[in-house]
Amino acid sequence: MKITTLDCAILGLLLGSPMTGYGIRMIFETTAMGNYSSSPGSIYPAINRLKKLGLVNGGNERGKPISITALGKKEMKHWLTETITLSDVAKNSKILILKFAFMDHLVSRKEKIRFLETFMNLTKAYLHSLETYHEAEGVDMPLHGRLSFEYGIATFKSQLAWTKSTLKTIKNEN
Amino acid sequence: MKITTLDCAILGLLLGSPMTGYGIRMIFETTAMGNYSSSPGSIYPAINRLKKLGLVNGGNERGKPISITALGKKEMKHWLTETITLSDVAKNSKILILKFAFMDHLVSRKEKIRFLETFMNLTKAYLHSLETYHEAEGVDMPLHGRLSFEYGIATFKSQLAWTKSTLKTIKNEN
DNA sequence: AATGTCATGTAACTAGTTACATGATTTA
DNA sequence: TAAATCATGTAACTAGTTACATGACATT
Repeated sequence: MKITTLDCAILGLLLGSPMTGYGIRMIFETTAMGNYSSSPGSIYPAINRLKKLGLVNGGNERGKPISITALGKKEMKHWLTETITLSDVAKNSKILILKFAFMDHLVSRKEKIRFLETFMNLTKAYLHSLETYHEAEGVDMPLHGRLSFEYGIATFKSQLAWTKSTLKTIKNEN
Repeated sequence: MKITTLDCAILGLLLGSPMTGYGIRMIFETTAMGNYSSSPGSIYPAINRLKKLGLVNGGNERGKPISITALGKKEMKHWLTETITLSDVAKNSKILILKFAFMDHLVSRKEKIRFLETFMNLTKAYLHSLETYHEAEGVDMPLHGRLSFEYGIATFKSQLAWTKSTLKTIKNEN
């Protein structure tokens, strides 16, 4: 069963509460959520895909909300807890944050902590490799190349700080 | 003439020096550059598109490097200097950084400064809207939603800091 | 009655991915 | 000479975008 990020974003929203396709579109359009397209040409085909896979149901009449099924929740839980890799951290941080946002009720505290710890360690490792490269080659790089590279370093530093503070928050959660 | 980001990434690399398609692929594969796919199925069709448009030439024999043409440089300059929008800043910062990385020789210092100032001001505006929302709704948001939102705030804060310091660097450049 | 918003859909197009195929050149 | 690397390509598939079409319902 192959599922796209858009599919997961939709499932994640439905985890909160059932809603119509139009409702989903409006969330994509008006909030910072995921920066997915709100065009009907992407949302409705995705919903129908998910229906066919049995991950959502409902919405058979006009205006009736769509709900996530038990199978959908299972699939979602799998997606949320699958092992994250260095490459995810290096080029897909946004998706990891989306995952974290959806973890609320579906995932145990232990798994949340595991997720954040892996996220933190991989961020640390990647940041370290960037800094090592910067130290070795920085002076020889063209100015704009170097400055852009430093943007990356700053971004991952801030990401590392977030994982640390969030880990603390989750650990202290009662 | 419609051009994709991948096309621009390729043109940007060729701005540095002519290289083979394989060379381009290796850069995409081994460096942090742009996080574009290095698969032959994306690079070679893109190169052929660019050839057809007259933006690159060469590479007619196996192993011969491909170069950017004068028209290619013109197109690139247009891409680099087109007005950036709030939506670019909100969801496409990576592309803006890619642009900045390629500006080195093609764009005047004045235009670089204009770019960075716009980038900075839009980042400031977007960050402000995030913070306003956070202040108003933060307490009512589900924990994970709020923490994810705070990731966004941290990211844009770090981005703002980068634009400020980079603007200073470019202004002081002799 | 007209406008706006809620609501869903599809057809044509575009671009990227995966996977395969091919062959030249270099190096061990 | 075998293996690795350099080098280019294509076919089938997937998914997303744009743009259009439709109609119900609520408001003014």
